[in-house]
Amino acid sequence: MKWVYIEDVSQHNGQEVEIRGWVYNKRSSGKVRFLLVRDGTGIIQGTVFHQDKDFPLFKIFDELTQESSVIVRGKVREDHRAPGGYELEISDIEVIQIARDYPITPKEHSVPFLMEHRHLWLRSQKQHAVLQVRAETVRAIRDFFDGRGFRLMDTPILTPSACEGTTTLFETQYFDQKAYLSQSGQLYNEATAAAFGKVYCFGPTFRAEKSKTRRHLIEFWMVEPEVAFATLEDIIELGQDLIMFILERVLERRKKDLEILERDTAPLEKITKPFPRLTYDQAVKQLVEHGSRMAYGDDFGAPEETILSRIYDRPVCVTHFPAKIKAFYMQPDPERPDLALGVDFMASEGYGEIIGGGQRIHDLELLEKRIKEFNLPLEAYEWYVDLRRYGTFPHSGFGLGLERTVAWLCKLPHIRETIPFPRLLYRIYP
RNA sequence: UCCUCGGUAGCUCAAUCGGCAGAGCGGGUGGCUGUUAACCACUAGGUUGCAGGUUCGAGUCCUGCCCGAGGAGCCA
Repeated sequence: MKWVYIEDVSQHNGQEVEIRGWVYNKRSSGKVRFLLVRDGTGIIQGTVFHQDKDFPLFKIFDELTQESSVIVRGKVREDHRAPGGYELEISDIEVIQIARDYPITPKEHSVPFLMEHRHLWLRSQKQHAVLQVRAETVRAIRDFFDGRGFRLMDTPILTPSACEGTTTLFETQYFDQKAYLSQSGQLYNEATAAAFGKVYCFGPTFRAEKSKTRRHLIEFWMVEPEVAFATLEDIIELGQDLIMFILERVLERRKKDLEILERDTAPLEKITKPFPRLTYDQAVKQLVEHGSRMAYGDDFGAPEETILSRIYDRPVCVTHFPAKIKAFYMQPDPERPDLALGVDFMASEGYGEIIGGGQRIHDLELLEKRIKEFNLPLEAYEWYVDLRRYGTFPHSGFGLGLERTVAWLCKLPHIRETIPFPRLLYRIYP
C-alpha cells in the first residue's frame, strides 16, 4: 500500500493509502469512531464504522491516546463533513507506540507551560502555521537576493571583536583567547562587498541584551545585504522591494496558514510601494503631535515605533537620524554632518522596526576618528579600516530581522513563537 | 538592571472577614451510528513555589528567597 502525505491525499481520492503519523485527537460515538491523524503536512480525519461493538479495530482505536504514533491504512474519500474535505475509511491501524499522558491537551494552556514544552508545542496547528510562514519567508528572502545577482557570503559567528560595542556581546573561549558571538555580519559583509559587488549574509546573531519585551530574542536571524557604490537612496529602494517581495510571496503561498492563525490579511494586501518617507525631524514632530513625550535627540522607544506605525497603513521609512544615537560607521549627511545617512523601516500595525541600515563611512580619516570617539580598540578594526585604504568605495546596506518580520506577517503578540526554539532572557530550555 | 503582577490537582482556574481545598479539561470506567476543542454518567487525583514568623487555626497576614509573566531602557 502506498505511503502518502496528508497534503497530497486529494490526488488519491478513492485509493487505498497508508498514512504515517500521530494521533491528533479522537472522538467516538458508539458504533462510529473518528480519528484525527497528523503527519506534519496536515491533519486528516479517519473513520471506523461497525455494527459490532467488539469489532477488533474498535479495540485498537480505544487504546489510542493523543500523540500516539501510528500507521493508518484505508481508502481516501472526499467528504464535506470532514475537516480538510477528505476522509480516510480506516481498514487497519498499526500502533508504533501508545503515548502516555501527553502534556499538551486540546484545551488552554499558559505561556510558561507551553514554553517549557516547546519541543512538543511545535506539533500544534498554530505553531505549525507560524513556522510554515517563517520557512516561506526564508525562501522568499533567498529567492529575492539570488534573483537579483547578490552573492551569499556566510559571515563568521565567532568573532574577535565587537561590531557595535561590547556590552551586549556573548563572550566565549577561543582556545587561549577570548571570542564573541556575532551580533551582525555587517563589517565582514563590507569586505565581501568589495570582492563581489553585491552580497548578503543570512544567519543567526546573538545579543546579550537584558531586554524582556515582545520584540526581542537573544538569538535571532537577520538577513543583511551590502551593496558597493550604493547610496542611502539605493538601499531604501532595495528594502522596499524586499518587503514587497516577501509580502506577496507569503500572501500567495501561505494563505492557509494565515487563516489558521486568524490573521486578517486585508491590511497586508493593501500595502504598495512607495512607503511613506520621513526624516527623523519630521518623525519627531509627528510623534509629539500624536502624544509622544520624546525630546529631539532621543532615539525612538517602543511606544514611538508603535505610534508611528499606526499612523500609516503601510511600512514607514525614517531617515537622517542624529549621528550621536547611531553606530560609529554611519556616513554623515554632507549637508548636515550632525545627521547620519541611516534608515529604519517600521512595519505597519504597530510592529515597529524590522529594518535598520544606511550608508557606511568610506573616508579613511573620518572612520579612524569615529573609532576613537567611540573608544573602540583600533587594532581590532585594522582589517576593517583596510577597506578604506585599498580602493575605498561608498557603500550601503541594511539588516532585516526575520523573527520581527514573521511576527508582523502573522500578527503575533510576541516574537517568541516565530522561531522553533526561542532563546529568551532567563530561558534557554528546551 | 528597574517597575508592576502572579505561583493552589497533570493543565486552566476558583476558594467571601484568617475557619471542612473545589470546578472544568485531561486520565480511568460505562453509554451513545457523523463527531468537529463532540456529548452524558460515574471515578481516581493535593507537600497550596521554598524557608521562617504571627495565630487556637494560614492557600489567605508578615519577612526573606526562588521561579514566571507584562512593561521600561537598548535594539533587528
